[in-house]
Amino acid sequence: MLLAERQERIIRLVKANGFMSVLDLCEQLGASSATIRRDINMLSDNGLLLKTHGGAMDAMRGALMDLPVNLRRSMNTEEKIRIAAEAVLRIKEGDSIFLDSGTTTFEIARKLQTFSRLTVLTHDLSVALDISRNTSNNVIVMGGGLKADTITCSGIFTERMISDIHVNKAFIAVDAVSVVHGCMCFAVDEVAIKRQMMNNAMERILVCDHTKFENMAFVNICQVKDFNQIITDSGLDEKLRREILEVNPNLLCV
Amino acid sequence: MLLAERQERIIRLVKANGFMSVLDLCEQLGASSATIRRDINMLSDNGLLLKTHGGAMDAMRGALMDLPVNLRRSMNTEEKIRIAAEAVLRIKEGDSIFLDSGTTTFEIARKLQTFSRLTVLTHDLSVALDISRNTSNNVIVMGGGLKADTITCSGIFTERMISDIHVNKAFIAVDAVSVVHGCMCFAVDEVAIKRQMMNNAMERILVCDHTKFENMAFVNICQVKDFNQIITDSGLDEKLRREILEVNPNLLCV
DNA sequence: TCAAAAATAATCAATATTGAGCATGTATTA
DNA sequence: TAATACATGCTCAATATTGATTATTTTTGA
Repeated sequence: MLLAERQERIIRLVKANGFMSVLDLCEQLGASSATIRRDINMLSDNGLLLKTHGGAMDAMRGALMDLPVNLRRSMNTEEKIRIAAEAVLRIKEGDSIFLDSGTTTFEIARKLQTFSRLTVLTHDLSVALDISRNTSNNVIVMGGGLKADTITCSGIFTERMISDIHVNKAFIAVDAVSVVHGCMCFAVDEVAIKRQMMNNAMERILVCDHTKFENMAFVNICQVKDFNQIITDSGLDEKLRREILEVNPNLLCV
Repeated sequence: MLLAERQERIIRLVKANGFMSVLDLCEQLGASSATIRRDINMLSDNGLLLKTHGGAMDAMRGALMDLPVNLRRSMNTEEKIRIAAEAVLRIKEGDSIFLDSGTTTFEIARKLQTFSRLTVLTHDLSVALDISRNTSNNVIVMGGGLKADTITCSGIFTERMISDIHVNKAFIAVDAVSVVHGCMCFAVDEVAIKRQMMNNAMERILVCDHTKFENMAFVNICQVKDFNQIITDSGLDEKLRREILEVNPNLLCV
């Protein structure tokens, strides 16, 4: 078997199964473990898959979800907290705000204790409950079909409810930002919600850590220029920062 | 199994179930407790999940952890569980049901694990989260203004959303039942919700323990005869039981 | 409050994986 | 044909992972 053919089959197998151990690949492809390892190293160098101890895993899987610690840098919690701190500065007592679902917006929620007369609207139950429990702000849950994994509401009920509400500010989170392709997310049903929230807000603020930039996701939400403000952390590549500034000058790296 | 694969599956299991014990994870993944613990520690260090005594919990759900506990501290739990068991007998696979807020309806929620194709609509987030976490039934949150003490939604948004939905059965809880004055509750904004739910259900089932009878509350909801079925516990006074039977023969004491 | 039970952390030996160096085989080119 | 480059497989020392055992800590229930 040719090298190219073998490597292609490795990628296919890894993609199909999510994970493949070196031993399994040896068996499937009739090659020695040394060869398979060399292949995995090469493919990993080119970013076609992720090398793990004992085998390889689909690179996309890495991008899609929270994955194993070895391969992925941490969850960037500190960055998210810094971003949230900066975002909260834009809120003033009496505001009504949309708070999107996600870990960064959750950090924003946790910083609302200094306020008491906000009206916070969200479809993320974690966010809603945290604010309701720890602050005296008014919380409105945008109901709908409840997704078990993310504890968020979505679907036509959610969309319709959002469409009836107009707020000062919307804090939006996305899964990926590209200068060329704009903002994207993985969950299809989240797209309509994010768009609707942006539509019905006077000011639109994007909050996302630097790892989201130049990633890709499935579905397009909007253009980078559609936001009044973009808040990210300081881990952003200088070249990338300039490119983003060209399409949206309101970029803030904290 | 690869380390990366195992850790990814741990994250998934924890996210899907809210919580996973070390032992359950051992069983599911075929690894020793030492290994599972090591994995949990790694994932916890990176903020991908929350380590707890006995297992691991979804990081985002940390805030919601003691919700069910609060509720379970209530009174007459055994009676409520018996009432719930009887109520669940009226549910059949495929039904769409309104589940009112309250401790008795919460016990109903906990008994829905035997079903998988229900559509459960509720404005009580404890109920919604419990069903979503422990079953594969479809849960729809009827959103609106969130009340911190009861963790329920109410207000015009909730009422409007309910008015758009029609179901097979509605399980209603009340604070007081009087033969003369009918059913009552303390919270004014709950009245409209309960009425709306009853209006839009083909079958109306009242669930309440015996302590609610011949009590009084602030606001009237409906008449005793408006229910197709009343389920209560056996602690009901015999004289009272006869009086109620006169206005509504579909009384069941379990 | 205290003691029993359960869960955890630390340690260690057994096992598995890895990368590097080297030998072999094969295709390509001068 | 000989020289070369390249792919492959093998061995082995270094490293990483794992499960068992132990002591320690935490939780539970009287």
